[in-house]
Amino acid sequence: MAAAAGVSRSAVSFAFNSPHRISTATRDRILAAAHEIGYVPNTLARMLQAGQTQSLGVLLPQSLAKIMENPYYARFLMGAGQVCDQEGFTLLLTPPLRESMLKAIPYAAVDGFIVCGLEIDQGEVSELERRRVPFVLVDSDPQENVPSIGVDDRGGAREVVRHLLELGHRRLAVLSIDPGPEKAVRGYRGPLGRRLAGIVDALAQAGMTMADVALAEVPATRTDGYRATRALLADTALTAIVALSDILAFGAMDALHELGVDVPGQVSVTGFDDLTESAWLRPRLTTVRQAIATKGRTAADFLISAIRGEDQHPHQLLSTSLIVRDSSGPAPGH
Amino acid sequence: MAAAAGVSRSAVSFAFNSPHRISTATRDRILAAAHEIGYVPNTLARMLQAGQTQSLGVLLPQSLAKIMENPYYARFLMGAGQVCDQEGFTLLLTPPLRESMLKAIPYAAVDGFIVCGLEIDQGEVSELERRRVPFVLVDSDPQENVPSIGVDDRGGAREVVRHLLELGHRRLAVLSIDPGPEKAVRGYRGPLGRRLAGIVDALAQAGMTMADVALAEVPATRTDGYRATRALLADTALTAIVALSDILAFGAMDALHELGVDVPGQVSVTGFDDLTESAWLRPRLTTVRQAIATKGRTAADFLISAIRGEDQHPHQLLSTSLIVRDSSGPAPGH
DNA sequence: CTGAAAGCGCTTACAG
DNA sequence: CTGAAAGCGCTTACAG
Repeated sequence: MAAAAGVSRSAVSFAFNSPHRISTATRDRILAAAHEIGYVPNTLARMLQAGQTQSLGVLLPQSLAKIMENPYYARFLMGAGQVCDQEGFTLLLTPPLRESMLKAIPYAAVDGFIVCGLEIDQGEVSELERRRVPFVLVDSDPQENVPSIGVDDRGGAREVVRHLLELGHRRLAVLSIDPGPEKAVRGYRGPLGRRLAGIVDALAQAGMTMADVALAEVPATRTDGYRATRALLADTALTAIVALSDILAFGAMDALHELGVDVPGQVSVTGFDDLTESAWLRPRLTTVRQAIATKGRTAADFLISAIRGEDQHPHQLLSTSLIVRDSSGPAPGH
Repeated sequence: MAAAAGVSRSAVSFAFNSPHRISTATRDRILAAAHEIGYVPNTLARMLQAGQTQSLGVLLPQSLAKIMENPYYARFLMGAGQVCDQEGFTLLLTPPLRESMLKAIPYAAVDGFIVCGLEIDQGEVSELERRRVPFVLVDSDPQENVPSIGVDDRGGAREVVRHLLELGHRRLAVLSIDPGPEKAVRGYRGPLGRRLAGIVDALAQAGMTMADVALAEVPATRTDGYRATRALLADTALTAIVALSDILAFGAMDALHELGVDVPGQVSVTGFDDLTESAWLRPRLTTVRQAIATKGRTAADFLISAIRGEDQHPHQLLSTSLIVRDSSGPAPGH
């Protein structure tokens, strides 16, 4: 390129980056020549030289296909995206490579990582530390000296179960997410573990234990919620379903609707998350609100500050709150 | 690093990339030293050297926040993501930079671009060509010699309106998407233009024109669909609402439900897209299905083939089909 | 199996 | 205002 315009490489660079350090005439000549031969500065080379990419990585615990199917992530990415929009960052979605989040890290050219849903640390944290790239864990079990953002899952679950107990429900079913094979080895972890702990808390106050409630563990899709609910109703005379995510609650409502069971007259249903759709559902869903978009925003904010070298509070716990709508009511005969 | 291990730079590189070209002992020594001093090969430098990033860019027409709020894009990205998962690519979401898709291009270090919803080409195409980076336009008005993927919007719109006309509906309202200020200058373009053209086709066959139907143009959110429908019902005695997107149809149903209007007894409602949620809605939504995920998959497939230098068919038009469900029925008294 | 050298393309002090 | 040089970190023929 420099040759084509008959100038030095620096002149070319100045033409593109520092117009003031070069005469207008030369600049025009260079730009014209560039246009002529179709020259354009290489993005990667610029990034390498600048030592920054203007891009935030989102390290995801599942395949892109699964993530994009999940309204929870849509909302989380909306929040993170808001900050990126503002600050001129792009967002690199990085799913596991050959089942491993760790293996995906070296292929992401980004200025920082938002690490989503890391339940068992297989070295991801130390790999990130080794790279000296800023990062923040979202919804993981907090670790000493590792920046993280989470929500009060336990408190939320406690509150919603208490709400049902106060309404007189005693025959409860918990529609839970299948923790996968790891559970056997390590027990419940992450948000699921905390939510279950919250349920146990609430039950204890009523002199109950998990043995007193029905438990179904299924993958986290609407159809799974639907199927599990049908199975549950066939087995048990229950008066309330505590779904550990709104999506599962949607599926439960589908099943109840189809079977002609009145909600909340015969059976109450509660969710967890408060997705946008939950308020559109009929009956409108009683659920635990977590500020998903805020979580995304907070994560991106933290990261961008860290990238700029500003110090930030390393741990954040966002609150949850019970949103009582129309899908929960007094237990029949209460 | 090389110094720390007491070997040459190449030895280090071999240790990481070509284990077989180096003795196991040396390799172990190097890896140990690397671990010791926390060395890890720089991602950008590797990419620059390799001339590839293993990443696909998605050039988006709106802010990340708006994109992630839109179930249409969630589904599209799911499809594209599926292919990326399979091929080990990451996905870089690239929203406009300072309102411009063109300006965003130089900051995306990717092997190829999926260009979404480019309605008026402001030089994006020639910039992409200049960079000699593979790309494919999605849902744009097709251009000569530019790879593109689209769906038969016109045919779909024609079919759904014909469906309503056959059911005896004559008092129609079209719930359309606001084309923004560009419309005045250039007329309707892209998917919206094609859908409107399809409506005109169908009306013509019944001896009608756009002047015979009510038209509301609103932003593409559920709430906008809701509000517009309330306004429409206040003004007009209509028997059918043709929404140009499912999301708008959802909003219309919300309004109808709230006003106690029976669907489809008093008013029929149709959508466009066939989002997953449309089949869950009550009454289930009659709509035009476009294979959104397939579109995403096709785009990513095309791109990855192009990156690998395989030739591909440069234009693809996916079909649409009318899905008749429960939200459309005979016009009252027909 | 190893090391010196060139090169992936760029940017930015530095001296003229 | 311009040009030769060093450097951002890596990888890969090539000769030993």
